[in-house]
Amino acid sequence: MTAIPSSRETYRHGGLREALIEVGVELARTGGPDAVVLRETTRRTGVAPNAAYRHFADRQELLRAVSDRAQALAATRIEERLRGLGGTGDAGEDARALIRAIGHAYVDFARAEPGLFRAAFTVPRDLVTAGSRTKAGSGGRTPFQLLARALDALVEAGLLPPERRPGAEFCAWSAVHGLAMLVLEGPLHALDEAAVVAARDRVVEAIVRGL
Amino acid sequence: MTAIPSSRETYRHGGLREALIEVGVELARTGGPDAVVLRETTRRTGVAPNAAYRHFADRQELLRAVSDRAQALAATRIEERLRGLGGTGDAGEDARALIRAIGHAYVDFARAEPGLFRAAFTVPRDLVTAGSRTKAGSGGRTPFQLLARALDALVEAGLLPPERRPGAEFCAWSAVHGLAMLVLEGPLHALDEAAVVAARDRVVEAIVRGL
DNA sequence: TGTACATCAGTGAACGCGCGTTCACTGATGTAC
DNA sequence: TGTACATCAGTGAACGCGCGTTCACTGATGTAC
Repeated sequence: MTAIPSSRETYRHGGLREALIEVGVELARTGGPDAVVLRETTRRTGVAPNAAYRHFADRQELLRAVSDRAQALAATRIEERLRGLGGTGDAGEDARALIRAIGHAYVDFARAEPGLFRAAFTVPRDLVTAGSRTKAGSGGRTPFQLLARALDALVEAGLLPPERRPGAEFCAWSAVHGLAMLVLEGPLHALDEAAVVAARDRVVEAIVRGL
Repeated sequence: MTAIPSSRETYRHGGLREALIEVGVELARTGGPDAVVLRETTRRTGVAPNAAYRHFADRQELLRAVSDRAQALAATRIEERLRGLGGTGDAGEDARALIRAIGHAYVDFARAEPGLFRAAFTVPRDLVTAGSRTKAGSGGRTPFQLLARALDALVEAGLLPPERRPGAEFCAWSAVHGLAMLVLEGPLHALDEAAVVAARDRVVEAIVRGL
């Protein structure tokens, strides 16, 4: 994991903050944000419970760091999907395909990693409008920024009137987020794979059309 | 509250199950589903902690009953909004107004009663497709059924092709639910009143248009 | 280059807390004779 | 109508648990002389 500098294994860990976040992410992966329990995180890191207080003011701060990381993972997942997109030459169709890909990737991430998804997007946060290094994927953008750029492309292609651009993120985001939440921990819990994919495509299409 | 039949106040309570649910709802109102804690519920009901086990198998079962009640309260709130709707004579416009009213009421309920909203729609449940007496509002319908009927009206008015009717609930529901969740416990937490209303109207409009 | 020392990331033990659930019980109620 | 009795909704005490956080500490590291 990290370099062990001396005889005592855990002493002067060197990267304890990072290690705690990584373990926290694994806990969140399995059990969502509630599973990011300070004692369990330190236990799995092989460190005394109070050692965490050298790096985080309290449990909330650790949880926020884990949430940031989870957002970054979501961003990376979306970026990967975007990389598979070939241009058609038609700017309008390309912009629409961009939106669709993001929406699909978002819902798919929620299904594939329900715990991380909830850690990422279910912890009360500051507005995500501003970019943040800690929430960005390997491409350097947060999920919110990826969506924003896609909407910009829609405007440039002439498919979204500029005056309707402001606030469009909240609208598009809401649609896919709602489906994800209803399926993950809501009344659509029992929907099967095919039904979720159908609903996903439907929601994304409605947004592309309805914006 | 309920009739007290004898000298010992809590003995043979007579309506303990109902009383526990009511207290549970109040706890949920303040702190969401996590606040529906068995010991606190019995404490506030003035009864020993284990008394709850005469009426519920475990905490989960109590929580589900509270969630049902919260759904019923949401339904009632939506029904109230619907009652204020006057017909315009134009079946299409009426159907659209119906959808809009439900969407607005849903988001407004989330804002006005965040704890109850989360208790209602955040606890993993069976599919809500089938009606349920315990989840119905005073008008006898669940939130899901109210939405379903509005979509039926849209079909009857010729604004939604019958072949696109199946699954439309999930689509419409996702949009408003997502906004509510992002605002209540997600990254849109800091959005102010006006911005939320704007996003709400925008999302509802996109759905009406995009379906 | 060698030594004294300040720093501060870790330790170990303890705190008070509230939780869900189980146990053997008690005594008011409603029923059968 | 009066009495014996079964029922079962409540009690009281206890269980084991894991949590977040605070305390005084220790000892490896890096720095100043």
